[in-house]
Amino acid sequence: MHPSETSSDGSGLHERIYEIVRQIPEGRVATYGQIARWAGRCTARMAGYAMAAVPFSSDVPWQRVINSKGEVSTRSHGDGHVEQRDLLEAEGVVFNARGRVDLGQYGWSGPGISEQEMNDLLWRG
DNA sequence: CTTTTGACGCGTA
DNA sequence: CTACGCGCCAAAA
Repeated sequence: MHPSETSSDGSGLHERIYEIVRQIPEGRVATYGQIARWAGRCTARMAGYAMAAVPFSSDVPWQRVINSKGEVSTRSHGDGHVEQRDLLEAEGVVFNARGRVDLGQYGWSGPGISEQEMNDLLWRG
């Protein structure tokens, strides 16, 4: 464990959020607001801040978290958002001409629901 | 202890 | 569609 990432070993809000993000299936995305809601006592902004604090070598699929508009959020410093989109496309997530994702199609329904049921929901509308 | 720093969301005009 | 403001609060320095 790197000294820079020794904090938050289980009792922090960030860790809670990471636990949720870890459950997002490959090829799917979730919004900051959804993450916050599922994490409990957390706001969308908190989720965003938590994502900003994700260590480089982490098993948290941070790329699957986007904003409510279905677009990859541009951050203040760095060009990670470019990599984020690239990683998502590599997972099969399709962006439209405006660089947005159809949340109705790729949006994750949240923890506790199986892929099978998710698929069923998509088919039945 | 205090201060700084943010990957957001939503209502309103 | 764009622009603007405000609410919200943890974690690191």
